[in-house]
Amino acid sequence: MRISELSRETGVSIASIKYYLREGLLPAGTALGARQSDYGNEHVTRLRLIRALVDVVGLPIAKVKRIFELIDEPGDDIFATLGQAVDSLPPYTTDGEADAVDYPRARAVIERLGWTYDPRYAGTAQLERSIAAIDGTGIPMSDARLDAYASAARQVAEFDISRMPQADAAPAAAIEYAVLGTALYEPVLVALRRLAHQDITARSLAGDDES
Amino acid sequence: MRISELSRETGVSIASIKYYLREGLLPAGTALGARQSDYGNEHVTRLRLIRALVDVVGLPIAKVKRIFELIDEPGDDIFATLGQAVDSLPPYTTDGEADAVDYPRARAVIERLGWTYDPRYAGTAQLERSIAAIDGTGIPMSDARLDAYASAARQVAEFDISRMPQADAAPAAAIEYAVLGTALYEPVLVALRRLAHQDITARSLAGDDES
DNA sequence: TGCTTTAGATAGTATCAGTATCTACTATTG
DNA sequence: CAATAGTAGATACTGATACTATCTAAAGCA
Repeated sequence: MRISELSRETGVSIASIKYYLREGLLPAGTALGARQSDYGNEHVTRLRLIRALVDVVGLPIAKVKRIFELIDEPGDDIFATLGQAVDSLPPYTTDGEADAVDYPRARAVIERLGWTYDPRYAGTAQLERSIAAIDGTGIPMSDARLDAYASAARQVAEFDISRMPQADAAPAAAIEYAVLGTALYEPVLVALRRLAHQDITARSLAGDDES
Repeated sequence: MRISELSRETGVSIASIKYYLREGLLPAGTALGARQSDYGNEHVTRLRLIRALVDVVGLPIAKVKRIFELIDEPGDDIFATLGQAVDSLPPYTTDGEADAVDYPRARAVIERLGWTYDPRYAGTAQLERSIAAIDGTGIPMSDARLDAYASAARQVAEFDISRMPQADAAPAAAIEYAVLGTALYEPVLVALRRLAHQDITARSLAGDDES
């Protein structure tokens, strides 16, 4: 497939495709000569993935590149690779240093839940940051709320893991599922929460009318 | 409080505070003279809110401004105001026109759940967009998954609504809770999902070791 | 043969979110 | 009371990001 077809197929402009090639987000096609390359179905998929991560998840190009690098060359340690991938997802914590950091708000929640508290998990810093950001804004963040959210989050996570490709049988597929699933399913979950708000509110208004 | 104190209190630079004042995100302080203004606690709260929405939720300044406008001057129709606020949250759908649009993937889900399908809800377009973005990327999006996510989302939403200030008694507080709660609690929910992934995976690895 | 397309390089643009500087003061401090 | 620091408001500048546009030299196709 030529670059013009790839562009038509995906709706991404040729200029943007060239930009993604330059930035290393999209692998080069197989060269057919000095002035032509052949692009395959994997380029179509990859481009759709780029658009999904950029437009829907809202990731900057550099983070998208990092994620593809982790997918294309995962280390031996799937667990560590996934951790690094989650680190590429917002909200960015950008610490980098500091070995002995502690995340008190996150720790309190995690320990109350009986989950594994580990300050090295990217998610731990993200939870801390999310809770800390709410402090001082006048928006309440009670333990009861955290428990309710955690229980729902765990249900979703149980489902996610149950559908994950076997890590020992297909490590590349498992990494890809874990990394992309973490990022791409999030907007679905939050959209459903917003719709549930609407539905519940609409029902209660309808109930008021009837009574 | 002078601007330098406000800056020290919140950790936001004076230059940035002035920028927010210019952009209308932060109301002006009460003028004490031509060269001095007095800022109060509401400015501290507002600044923390701006940083939370910008840094953690990832909203652009213009959307933050829109949200404050809705909070500060909500219309009579709380339901409509909330809808407009949700429209200011990513993923942005940017249609604007088109009366008779239909969102087939979202509709299928919502009708299967027995929720109220309404293409005018911002969340409907957001759900459509989120699901559509996953199509063609090789990441699976089954009905079973959508059902699992919806059930979890509904649990969270039920909790949210149960803690919402009474709309008829305190409409301003209800709007603020709904708008900010929708935005600010989302990062908490997704962070908890990521941590649950880690915890479940860590447990299963530990289980493998023992066996 | 002439029009279109392409790879690869380089330069330009639009937007965003601040920063920096300047003026003309006012407030505080030694 | 003089020097220093701080301030409001205006304007200009900056750096990052994500493209877009243009150009060159060569194929491809009709």
